[in-house]
Amino acid sequence: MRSARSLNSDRPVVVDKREAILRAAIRVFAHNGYFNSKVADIASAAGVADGTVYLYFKSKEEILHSIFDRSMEEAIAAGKKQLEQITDPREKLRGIALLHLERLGADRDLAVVFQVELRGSTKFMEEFSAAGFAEYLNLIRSTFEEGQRAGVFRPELNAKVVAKILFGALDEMATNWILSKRRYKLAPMADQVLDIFLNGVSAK
Amino acid sequence: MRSARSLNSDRPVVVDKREAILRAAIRVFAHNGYFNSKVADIASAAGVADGTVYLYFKSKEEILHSIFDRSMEEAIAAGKKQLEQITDPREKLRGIALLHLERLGADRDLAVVFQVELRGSTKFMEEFSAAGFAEYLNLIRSTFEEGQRAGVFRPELNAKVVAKILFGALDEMATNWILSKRRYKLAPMADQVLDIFLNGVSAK
DNA sequence: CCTGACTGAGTGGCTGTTCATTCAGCCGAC
DNA sequence: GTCGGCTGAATGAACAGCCACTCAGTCAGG
Repeated sequence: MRSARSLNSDRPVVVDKREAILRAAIRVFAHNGYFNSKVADIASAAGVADGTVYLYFKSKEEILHSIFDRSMEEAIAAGKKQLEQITDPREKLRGIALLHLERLGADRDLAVVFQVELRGSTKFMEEFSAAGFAEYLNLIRSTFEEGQRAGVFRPELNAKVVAKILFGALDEMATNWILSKRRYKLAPMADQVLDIFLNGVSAK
Repeated sequence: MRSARSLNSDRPVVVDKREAILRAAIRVFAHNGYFNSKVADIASAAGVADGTVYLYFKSKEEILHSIFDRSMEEAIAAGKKQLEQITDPREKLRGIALLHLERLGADRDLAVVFQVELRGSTKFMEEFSAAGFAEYLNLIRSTFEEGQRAGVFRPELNAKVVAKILFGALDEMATNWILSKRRYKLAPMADQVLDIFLNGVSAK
């Protein structure tokens, strides 16, 4: 029942099923790894037939792409929106870091896909990196540069390198959290990272 | 010729050919990704027949394991050895960082395998992480703790977290270097990272 | 001759993708 | 109101290509 209307759109638009497949794929990829996951596994986890997957996605690879695109878009939008509310560059960076770890910490399966599966091939890395990661790094970098202009951060530092350092540190927190058997909250790590980081890059 | 001894091991151990296969595998994995690499590709890159690969390795997966084990062992040994020559904990960390980036910077293919291919599945990550990465992180951590006891580093910091931050930052330098189209020297980045890092964690 | 390292064509299992078929719901004709 | 034709989403069995791994045979060195 209730499979949303065909309103007037040209598309099938049963959003339910596309969503179900994406969610199932995140779960399956997270548990078995992208290359070890069968399309049939995703289909059955989503409660649809094998063939149905191909009504919504061109290929297995496109599913992975879609997961990345959607999540990254959301994350960057949320990040930018949050930045508008803050003026102090130091607090901006803290906000970015917190959001970063909160998002990953909120969905372990998605985090696994991001931290582990998406890294699994240079080909993916290059494609994805071009698109999303670069934009994210730029967000950090330009925030830092803003702080440099404001005299808050050491002016002689290379902003590009600084951005990579912060990103790398956060990324490692996330990866470690995924692999760790111990269960702890990921988001609070942001403060520890920023303590050291800000201490290292602040002027004076 | 010179196919070194069989020492006393149970294995065939003709080091020449084993080496050739390992080197070829690094090259092939780096270019195509582990899952897209065919054993036949590795064999032909090594100049041996498909079947020969199985005289030296139980499976394709074991090849990847061997690459990791050998490289990690070497790296940790080199690291420990170097540490003996230094006393200042700050310089010890600088030495570790430099060695880290020098090693990866010296062999791009190996770096790709380490930064990209080895991350490609949680299963691998968990196995490998348990073995090598953990030991490496511990090396950083205990060096840092040494510095804390010596009063060089802020005593209130959690050494485990600090180790992850440094490792994460270096790791990101390496990953970025691999994906970047621009060709630059990797090792010098160590100094930039350490500048900020030491500044952030030093006492007073 | 033997030994055993080496070969490479063949095989078996697997899995991404296709497509002939089903069937639920819609709608115009009566 | 209801019948029958129509549509297209959904299905899942079958296909086709791929590739890790095996093994019967080759051959060089002793």
